[in-house]
Amino acid sequence: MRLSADFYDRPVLEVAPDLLGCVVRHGETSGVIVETEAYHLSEPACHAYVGLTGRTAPLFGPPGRAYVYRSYGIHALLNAVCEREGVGAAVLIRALEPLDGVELMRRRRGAEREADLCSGPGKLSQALGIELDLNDTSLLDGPVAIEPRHPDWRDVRCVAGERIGITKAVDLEWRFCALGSRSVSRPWPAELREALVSRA
DNA sequence: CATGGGATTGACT
DNA sequence: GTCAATCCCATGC
Repeated sequence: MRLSADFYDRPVLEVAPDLLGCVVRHGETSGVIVETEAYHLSEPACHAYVGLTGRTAPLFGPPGRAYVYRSYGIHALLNAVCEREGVGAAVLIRALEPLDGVELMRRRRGAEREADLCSGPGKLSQALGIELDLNDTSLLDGPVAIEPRHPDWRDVRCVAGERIGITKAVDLEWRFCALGSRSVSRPWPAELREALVSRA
């Protein structure tokens, strides 16, 4: 079972935190989403800010599709397109807790520790075998699936903070992390850092 | 057609 | 903390 088109056809600031605890699946591998960021055409950090171009076309397409693009010439970053067709908005999936296919993830990543497999947007794409050929494919019936919240994550608590690695609109707190997860990418928001320290 | 800028990561000081 | 690797595409001449 997958999230429906209606789930994505909402304000991106609602979808981004709601995706925490949901499951991304590609082939034999899957993981629970523990970190997301929202992007909207109204702010300059969003690729859609420049308008409709060949690159940004998927962002302006119907909700429930994947926007995958290359970052820094090396990494593929996975986004879920949101809001109605014609509105450029998406949620960047930034980190997962590995669920299925952990051994395959280890081979693809060349890393041992589970916390190192999907703790970043480039890492999770590599671990799940997601590349640019999956850009503009459907999350509703395509090769990449996003499933509703995992039972173990029903009561996941959300910590908001500033987005990472951008130079524009840096003050917007549009990054959302699952409280208590060690698979969140660095730097950890202060509230999450305190929670993890006190637990140790 | 040349240039420049990244929604990053891992290695290194 | 610094830095380079390396691809795609938007922009401007």
